[in-house]
Amino acid sequence: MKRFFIGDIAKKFGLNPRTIRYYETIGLMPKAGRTESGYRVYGDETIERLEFILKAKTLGLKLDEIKEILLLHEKGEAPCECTKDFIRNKITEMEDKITSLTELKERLAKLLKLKKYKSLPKFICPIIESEKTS
Amino acid sequence: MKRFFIGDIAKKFGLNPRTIRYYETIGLMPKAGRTESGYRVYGDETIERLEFILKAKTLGLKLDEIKEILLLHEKGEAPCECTKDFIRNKITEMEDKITSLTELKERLAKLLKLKKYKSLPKFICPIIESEKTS
DNA sequence: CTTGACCCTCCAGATAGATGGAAGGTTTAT
DNA sequence: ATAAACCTTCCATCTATCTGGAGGGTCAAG
Repeated sequence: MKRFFIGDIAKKFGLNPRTIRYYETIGLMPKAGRTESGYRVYGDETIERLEFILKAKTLGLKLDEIKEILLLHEKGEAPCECTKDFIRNKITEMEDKITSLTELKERLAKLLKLKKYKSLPKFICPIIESEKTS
Repeated sequence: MKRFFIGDIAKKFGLNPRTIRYYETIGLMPKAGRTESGYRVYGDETIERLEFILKAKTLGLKLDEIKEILLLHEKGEAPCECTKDFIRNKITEMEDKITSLTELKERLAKLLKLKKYKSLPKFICPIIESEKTS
């Protein structure tokens, strides 16, 4: 199994190496293994974990939430019971966001389909304004 | 038209009055009118604006982006041409998020439908891990 | 065996988005 | 007319999520 230095990983994910170190200091990433000279080395499991983190982040989870999930997972407990409420909340949040995003997206898409240079006064705001505040 | 003090507005939207003042200082909210004694007073148009801001925020827009849209709107220009790229980007972002959120939500919902107390080892992480990183 | 591109730690600063305390004036309800 | 509950400004602090510099060690290619 190939082992990578922090710069390789950073490049792979388009991150600043400092960000990965930061994730380690806040306990989001585990303490990386080291070479004799002290360089951090990463293997596939760590890369997967980072992948997971980044995905979760794009879905709007905070680093703390991601950490919590990963922690439960690590402890070998079935996370189901411990995180059911968390999951339920997240589902609700996601449903709300999906609804709003879908509506807004469709309206924006419609807006873009209109012929250019026609005057479209006061159009953006009414669009978003018509969404529910949640 | 009834006029409100900052606390009324804050209560109405579940905000800290300081947040509303903060929005004023960063130019997101216009300078509020004042009573003789210096109290900020708000009318319906400001309330609508705040509603807009909060909706846009829940849709993941940053305060700067919201400000930009509102600024264009204010200048009386049809925002269409000036913000088309912005809109297109936002649409793409929204589509990506909708996809990820929908997938994740459905899997989470499925998970919750399973009978309780059955062991569901290592379930959360594979779920999110299976999403695309975007 | 030197040069450039890495890596390390420590500490500080950056950015967005608020929130808090202090000192003091205003409104309102009793 | 007084107490509770507002409001004001100024300045500082907070959280989350990084990012940067200094000072110094390591690695790999020519």
